[in-house]
Amino acid sequence: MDTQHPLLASLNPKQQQAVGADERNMLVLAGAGSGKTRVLVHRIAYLLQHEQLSPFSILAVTFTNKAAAEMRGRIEQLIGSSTRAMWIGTFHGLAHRLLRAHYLEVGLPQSFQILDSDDQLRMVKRIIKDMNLDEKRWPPKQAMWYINAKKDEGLRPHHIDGYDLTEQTLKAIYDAYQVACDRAGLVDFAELLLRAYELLRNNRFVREHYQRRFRHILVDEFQDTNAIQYAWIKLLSGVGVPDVDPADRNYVTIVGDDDQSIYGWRGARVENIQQFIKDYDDVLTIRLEQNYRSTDVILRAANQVIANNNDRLGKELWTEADGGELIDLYTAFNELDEARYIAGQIERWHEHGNALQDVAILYRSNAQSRVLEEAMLHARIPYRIYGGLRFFDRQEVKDALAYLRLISNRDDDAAFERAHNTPARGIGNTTLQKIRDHARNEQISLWQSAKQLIQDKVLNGRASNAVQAFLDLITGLEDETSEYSLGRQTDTVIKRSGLMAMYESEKGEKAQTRVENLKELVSACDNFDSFDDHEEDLPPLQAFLAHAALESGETQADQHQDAVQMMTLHSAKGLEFPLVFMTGVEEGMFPSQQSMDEAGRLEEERRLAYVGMTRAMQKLVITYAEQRRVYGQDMLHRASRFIGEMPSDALNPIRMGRVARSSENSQPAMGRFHSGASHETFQQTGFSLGQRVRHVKFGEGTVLNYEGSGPQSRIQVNFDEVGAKWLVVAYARLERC
DNA sequence: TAGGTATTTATTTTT
DNA sequence: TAAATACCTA
Repeated sequence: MDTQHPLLASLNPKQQQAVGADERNMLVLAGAGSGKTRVLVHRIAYLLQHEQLSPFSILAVTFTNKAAAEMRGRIEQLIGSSTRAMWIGTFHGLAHRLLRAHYLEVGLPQSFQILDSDDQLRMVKRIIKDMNLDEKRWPPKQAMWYINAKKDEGLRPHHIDGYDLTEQTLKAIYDAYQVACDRAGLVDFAELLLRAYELLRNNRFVREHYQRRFRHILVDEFQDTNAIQYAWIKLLSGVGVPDVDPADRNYVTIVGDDDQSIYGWRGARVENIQQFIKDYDDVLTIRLEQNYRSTDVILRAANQVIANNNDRLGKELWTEADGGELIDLYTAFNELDEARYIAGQIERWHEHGNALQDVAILYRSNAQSRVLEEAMLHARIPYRIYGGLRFFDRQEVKDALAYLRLISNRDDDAAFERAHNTPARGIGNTTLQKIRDHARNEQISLWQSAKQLIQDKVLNGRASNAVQAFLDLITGLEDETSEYSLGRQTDTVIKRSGLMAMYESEKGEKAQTRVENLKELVSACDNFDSFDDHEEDLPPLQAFLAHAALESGETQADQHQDAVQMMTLHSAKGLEFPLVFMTGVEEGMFPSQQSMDEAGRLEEERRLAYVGMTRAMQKLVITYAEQRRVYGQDMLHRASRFIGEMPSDALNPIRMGRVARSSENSQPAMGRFHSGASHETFQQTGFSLGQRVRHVKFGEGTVLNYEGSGPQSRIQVNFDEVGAKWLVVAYARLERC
């Protein structure tokens, strides 16, 4: 290997090995912070420059649009020319592209639309109602989950033999749902993948075309692939396809980290990594273990935690930098104390001249963000929460898109359901139900059904007029705006449909943001360039609608402001921050209660802990609360087992909020939480502050604090053996010493 | 059909 | 606890 090649010179030996390898199948096990994207990007550049490959022969697949965009950008930067000829995108984006190009072969109308999860749920709900099934017994969410799970496994209704009633019914719902989608020209996310897979499997001509084209297929985050994605890659690479000459197979490079597999619950199969080694010839495995992100202390702790998992492919992160600050471990009284401590620490960090945007607060579940948010608000620390409602998921935006979808495809029943009476135009439930029933009987779309009912004079005069007016509105809008630019078209649609007027007439701050979002949608249309989306063959409106469904639109709150980043551990994957707070690290929270029943799930939680810890560059702070309000009930919590799995010499335990108080007005720990309770109430319990008590399990301790009154009152005791605990007086059976 | 009340339920998320 | 949803009434 020519290590003097300019593309290799800046890489470490393992990275060089991966980037400069001959054309072959490859597995790159890339640990957190080991320069994974760098390797991927350099590898592609190397193939182009050194192996003289045509950019047309490269297919690079990611999971998120963000990752795809980043890859594209970095390759362009590296090779100094356009990446237009390469297929770089998400699984869903690429599948979509295939379906658009081959809509005839897969039996879709040219104007097919993508159904997002919200639309899909509505659709499933509708089906269940139409089938006269009890929604209690057959929750739409679960039916949807079932459908998606089956599709992710590559199964159609006829593949399923429903032995018991449950499976039979779910299968029937799946079947009816699919019929409805097909009729309306609607494709859900899982369907994109499944249809694209079936296209390649059933159509030899199409498959061979792409097989000939993509000599190199590179897949990022391979541990997150599901069954259908794996099968899709296999087809494209010609592996396991009967009549493909082994010499005609394509090279596949997969990059992933089994230790960062945290999406098993949504169908991801880590096993695909091992399966890859079995299915593909002569796979070169390279481990990237040198970490360029975190301190040695953090890596040591993370390594030791993840070592508790079984069946790992094996990997240990190391760094050239040694030392680093110890990991602070703060034991809070409760979640309020935890939040206050974090706020205090962030204030100190900020006072030392550090940026707030370099700080991340991570939590296991979204519900935990509230208390943390309040503490930030209280301390006047600006923050930004990841993962709220995305732009294209907003109600008003979806309303507007429904009109655009109907203009583009009249048979889009989901759009019809949404638009027909928003704003109210006198098409009530009764009328709509007639339209639905007729549509179902005649196997036609709602639009066609509505037309027929008017023609056959089935509807009464008023209803008929209302429906006709709606049909005319859509047809008129299409005629009027067909020559308009996308922005002007959308602007006209929003105004003429009455949507804008409807939201403008509503009062309150909420309505105002809705109006603003509608305006924002118009400028999104103005700025939209289908060229950027590699959908240049599509009519602009179609391309935009696909864009809206596939690119949720970043949750962007003032990105320019210097703010603390708050997010779940899951959404932190792939990110890094100089200072990271990992919060709520308690048994029952993290690992979550639900994950403690099934064996495999606990290991996934541990990987989540590993992901969380390895986000930190300079300093990691782990916090947990001994008492926490969960679903309105106070729970006593123990420290997470993951804390016990860390090397104790990497931890700096902080108890009783001593550090927290350094930045607050130094109120004594005692009495901080009992402002509401009177002393008499407390005395009624028979205990007083500072008194020595004995507990059956925890042994002897000193009464520190109390809270509440009557049978609900709680008492905090600092036990000699096990530290401070909150106990419900009524149940604790404390004895005076 | 809006709005009020009772009831239920409670990870993690991208596309 | 609180949010979402279902159910019901004016």
